[in-house]
Amino acid sequence: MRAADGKSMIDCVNCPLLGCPGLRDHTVEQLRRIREFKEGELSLDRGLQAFIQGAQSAHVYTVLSGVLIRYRLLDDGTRQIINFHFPGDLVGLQATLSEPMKHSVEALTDARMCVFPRDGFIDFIGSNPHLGYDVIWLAAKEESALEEHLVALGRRSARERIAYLAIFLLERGQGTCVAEGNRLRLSVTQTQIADMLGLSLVHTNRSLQALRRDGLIEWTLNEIYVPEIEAAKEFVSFDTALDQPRPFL
Amino acid sequence: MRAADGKSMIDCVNCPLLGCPGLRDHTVEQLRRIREFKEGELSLDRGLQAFIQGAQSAHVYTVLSGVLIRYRLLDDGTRQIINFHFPGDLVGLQATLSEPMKHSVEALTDARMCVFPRDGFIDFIGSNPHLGYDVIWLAAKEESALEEHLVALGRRSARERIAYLAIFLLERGQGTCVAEGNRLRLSVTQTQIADMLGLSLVHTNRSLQALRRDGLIEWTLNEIYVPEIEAAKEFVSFDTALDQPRPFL
DNA sequence: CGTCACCTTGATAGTTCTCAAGGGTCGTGG
DNA sequence: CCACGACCCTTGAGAACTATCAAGGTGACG
Repeated sequence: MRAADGKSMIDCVNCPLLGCPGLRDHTVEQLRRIREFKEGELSLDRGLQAFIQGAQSAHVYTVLSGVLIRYRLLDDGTRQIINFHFPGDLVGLQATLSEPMKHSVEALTDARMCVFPRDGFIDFIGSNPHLGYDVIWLAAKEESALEEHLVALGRRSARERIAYLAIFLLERGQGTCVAEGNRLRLSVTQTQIADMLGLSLVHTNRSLQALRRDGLIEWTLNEIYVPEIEAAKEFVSFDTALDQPRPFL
Repeated sequence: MRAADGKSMIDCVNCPLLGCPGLRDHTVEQLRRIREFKEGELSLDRGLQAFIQGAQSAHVYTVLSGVLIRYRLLDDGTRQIINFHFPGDLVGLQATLSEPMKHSVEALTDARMCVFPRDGFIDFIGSNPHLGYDVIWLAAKEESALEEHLVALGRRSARERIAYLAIFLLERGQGTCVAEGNRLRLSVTQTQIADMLGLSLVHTNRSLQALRRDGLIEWTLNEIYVPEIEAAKEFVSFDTALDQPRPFL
């Protein structure tokens, strides 16, 4: 089996995400079923798009490696970043077959995705109710993340939002073996932070400096570093409900 | 069969939501399966809660009639309303079995819910993959609504947010036979609007007055009225992607 | 060396929040 | 019947936060 770019395709039974502490392992039997369902792989260079707003797609993806953002472009030229996607996340379930995508998905780092046929879903979950339940669980988790973002945008100040986002990303990175300790090497521009949190670029910049001065968050172009996670969580009253391992396809 | 309050329970085959234009009908066979899965009914007086933040629940609900809000209470005493629920919506799927709820759900009007056992889900979708897919579809739709709210909070001014919410509620009401024409009789306080949109009560009040002056939205305690929907949609650049009928349980 | 993408700073304007106070309606109990 | 509390809406004034406009700085790269 070969992926689109010619590299050999990873067999789900040897999925590199197995064993990652934030992700829940499958039985070998389930892995075989996922392998049957998997159609191929897609590798994206940083900056490229997996979905384009307005288009339709016959596929659903899963993140095998890398980090991506999902965003909506508005009429007035601004954009709202909706969420970040880490390994194991299911991307693109938001639309039904006949509906055009309402957002774009872009790779923040070089990324690799597993490709599944959108219209095979019903059969897939029919023959694997446990995996079907996992998909529901993932959708619920994604929704839950959006809830947190809503709370951040609705009830928190600029500095709190930024600190919240830093912790959120760090924790997602930790759970998916992308971050080490308090440090997440990930290239996020201040413009992207602003577009995610509903802030202007200038104010984002000043808030970042304030957070750095206070020793709470050090967020540079290439790295997010939180010196004392507990203090930072306290600052944003981050709900530290210990997440259960996520299922993934 | 009797519901918890002694009234006779509605048979899914005669579900009053069948035929509602925004909802997709099921085959009789599917209705029978839903009936088997349905555990009972719950009726809630206005102001009562279906879920309480921090508690666990063995049930998942579906809205049979009425309107509810889902919200999160924060440490500092404020709250963020996450979404409104209309007939046909699936409520409470956000948590897995073992996780406590991260939000409360409260009836905005007298409401009636169908009750399903949370731990019967896997079997249910296993024997009814189409219905399982419907559940995924509903979860994706809910997520899609949260995305819209995020865009509103992130990128729009106070007045635009309020107008957006009015249109959102009106459209949901229209699709579920709760609204007639441009008018939705629903009791929403200004405090609730503020808690949904991340605004202060005072500013919400002033923005409402401005919208009324401009003839865009007339939103009183008991009714939302949008004189000219197209003009209002224009004002908020409301994405009027025609929704497909929603599946429901 | 010029361009591009990103970050930084200053000054000013605008939006939104907070505090404070008052008014309307409704149901309840004296 | 009236007083009272509860809940909701309204208005004014000042403060705080955030946006906008404008300009300059850095580093990578062809």
